[in-house]
Amino acid sequence: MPGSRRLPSRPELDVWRDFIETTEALRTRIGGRLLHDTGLSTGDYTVLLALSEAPGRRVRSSELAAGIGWERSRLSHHLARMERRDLITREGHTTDSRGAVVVLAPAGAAAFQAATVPHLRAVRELFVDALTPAQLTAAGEIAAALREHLRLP
Amino acid sequence: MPGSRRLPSRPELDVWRDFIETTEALRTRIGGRLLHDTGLSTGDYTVLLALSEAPGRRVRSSELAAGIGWERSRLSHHLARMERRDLITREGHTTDSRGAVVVLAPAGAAAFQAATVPHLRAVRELFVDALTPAQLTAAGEIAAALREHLRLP
DNA sequence: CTCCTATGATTGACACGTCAACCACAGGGG
DNA sequence: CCCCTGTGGTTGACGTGTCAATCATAGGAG
Repeated sequence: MPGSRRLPSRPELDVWRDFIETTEALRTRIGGRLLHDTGLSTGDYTVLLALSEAPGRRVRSSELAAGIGWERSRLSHHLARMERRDLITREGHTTDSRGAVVVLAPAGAAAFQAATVPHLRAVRELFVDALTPAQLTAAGEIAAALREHLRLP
Repeated sequence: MPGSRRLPSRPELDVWRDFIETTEALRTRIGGRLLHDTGLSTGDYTVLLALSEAPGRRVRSSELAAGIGWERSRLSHHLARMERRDLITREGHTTDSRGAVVVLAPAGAAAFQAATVPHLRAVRELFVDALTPAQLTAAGEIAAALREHLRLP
């Protein structure tokens, strides 16, 4: 069909650019605030959140990667940096000697604890408060539609 | 007022996470496609687009940075990489000897020319086609509201 | 038991972004 | 004319992300 080769119209392209630039700016703004206020990057926060919710505050590396939707390589690099800062430690898996287990370190737990309220407050201030309830709902639906279209889990 | 310290509710937080993760995935998907299909990153594309629209296909560096909303440092690093690949060249400014002028090189013009249709097609397929017309409109309004709230230009 | 393949995880190379430091010059006071 | 402050631009250090290569081991076919 000819429609399959159609290019976006001017207004469609404007929405695209505005949408992608604004979400990018929002991400960097909230990430910057988190880093500035707490010393944690959003990556750190994501990892620490997953760890702090895990039973025993320990998770197998591959499960952690799957849980937060990261590639193993990315996680491995990030964990190396976090280990250097004593936020986490790594242990070998007891039964599967290929496996690595990530353990939440005391400093990591403390940093996460201290970061959560400021971060949630920033999310409310910069995202939730910017939108009307209807817009918030629409944002959820748009995300769902995009996600579906991208065939994301 | 007490409301100023309120944290996001569960559903609000779910929307936030879904929204931010999905837009991130969308960006990397479209960026990855562009890079794979044309050898240009989204940063390259942004710079080349601005350059190809400029009179004489040349722009003063600081104006380019302002035009695409980048920090000067970021642009400087990126231009260095693009110059290495012969996509652009840099010349001194004629009257203000502090200034640098970025010039679109033939290879850059050709690469941009070749990239534009595939990229716009990807935008249509992965973004425009994923949304109903009403959702597209809503996306524009959400972006505008967020942008306003962030006090972006 | 012995291969053979698949999986878990790490590493190296490189692109990208931010921050802070830096250098050079423009554009005025004095 | 000389200094002094502000602006344009680059650089270095470092955190981050992707890709491809690598390595060790698990787990099953034979």
